[in-house]
Amino acid sequence: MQQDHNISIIIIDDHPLVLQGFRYLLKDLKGLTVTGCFTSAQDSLDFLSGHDADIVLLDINLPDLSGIDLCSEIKKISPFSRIIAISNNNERSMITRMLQNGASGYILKNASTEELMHCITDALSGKLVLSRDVQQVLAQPDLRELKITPRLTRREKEILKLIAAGNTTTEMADQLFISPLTVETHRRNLMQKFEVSNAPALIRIASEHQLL
Amino acid sequence: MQQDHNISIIIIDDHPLVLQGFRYLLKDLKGLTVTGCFTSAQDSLDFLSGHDADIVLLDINLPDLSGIDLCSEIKKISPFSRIIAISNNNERSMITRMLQNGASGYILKNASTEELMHCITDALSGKLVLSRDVQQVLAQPDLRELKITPRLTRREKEILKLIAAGNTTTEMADQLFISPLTVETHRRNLMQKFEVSNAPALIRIASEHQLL
DNA sequence: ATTTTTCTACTGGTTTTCCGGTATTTCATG
DNA sequence: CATGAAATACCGGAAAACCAGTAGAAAAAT
Repeated sequence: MQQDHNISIIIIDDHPLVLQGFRYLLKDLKGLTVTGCFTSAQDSLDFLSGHDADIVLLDINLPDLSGIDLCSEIKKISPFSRIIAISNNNERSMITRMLQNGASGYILKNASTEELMHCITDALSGKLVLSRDVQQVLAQPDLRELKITPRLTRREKEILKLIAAGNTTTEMADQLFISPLTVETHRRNLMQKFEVSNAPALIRIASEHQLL
Repeated sequence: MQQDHNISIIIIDDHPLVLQGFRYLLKDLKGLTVTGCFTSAQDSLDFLSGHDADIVLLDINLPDLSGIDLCSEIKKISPFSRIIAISNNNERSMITRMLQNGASGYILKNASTEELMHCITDALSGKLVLSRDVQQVLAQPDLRELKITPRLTRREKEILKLIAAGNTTTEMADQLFISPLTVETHRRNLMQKFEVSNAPALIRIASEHQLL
């Protein structure tokens, strides 16, 4: 499929400028068509549920959905798309999480145009593509980020934020229309997942993992 | 000078993509020429010491020099240039400082292309241009910057970190060789200073203020 | 259709935090 | 030396969190 002469690309980025930049760069490449440009996660998902794309260029800092979540959503809808993450964020955790969630590449926005083009053509041939800076980040192991972020359920994320906002168990129960006992269970599970023994430590580690 | 039919623009941005995007957008505008594109502050200053530019589109997140400093440098070398700041940063302090340092406009990167074009043409006619989002930020007094970080004593900072690390009152007391009752007092004072009613909220706000 | 995960809810008890005061000692600075 | 800020410490009681376990219903995934 990817070996055909008409390769489709979609671009997702909430910055119109970057969108334009990509379009401009790609328009002269033979056998390659930009079939969609989107400035929000939802728009792109709507499109992909009706069409296919060979390559998805994905800015991970979208307003409506985190790049990580969007990545796995896209893979669900359109599993053969190759996703290349485009980001300013060169944190190891972000990079690895994107790759874990199905991305085929990760390049920083300040990569040179040549590098970008190179990555796109490489991705078409099935390689895992990483821009130079990203490779450097991955090369040297980061001590801090060996601790992986546990996977949280929707409800747990919700409770986590409410705890961080200073709510008590009963307050949360009232807001969510569930029993206080249930809220306590969720909190307990959260603390277990993060291997901490009280709420302050929970909030601390959650904020380190940028889950608030 | 600005009223001539040949208006020169230079663009400074360390993201080649954005650079391309601007070029693409501007190339069809009559009477307007992009005379330079630079990915570092130094390059642009070198250029401007030999040439003039009517408009400078300036990304304020450059690797080698802060946008604020570069802005005043440019104004020294080329005082009649109109500088439009292009940024992801919508913090009030950043915006006002750029304007104080001689910028004629400030737009966010996620502005629509139409908005961008509008701003550029407006700037040519001498207006102060601000993108919609920026206007909103300036319109309403900043919430974050009203709540100043309370001044903490040495001991309070110490206790704060120990709480964040998951210690209970008695554990902290043991480590610091003081009475648990004293620890409780410190915690109480911390919560009072930050105007929160429990420890999780305390840790949350402390981490926002980067005190951990 | 069946397994797994998530959300829900409970019992019963222990520990810790939170609240409202008050009060003494220490130490630096005017 | 006086004044104020910081650190120390206390009481009593109410509220909330924490622990260990169980378990059914709903939703999602296979």
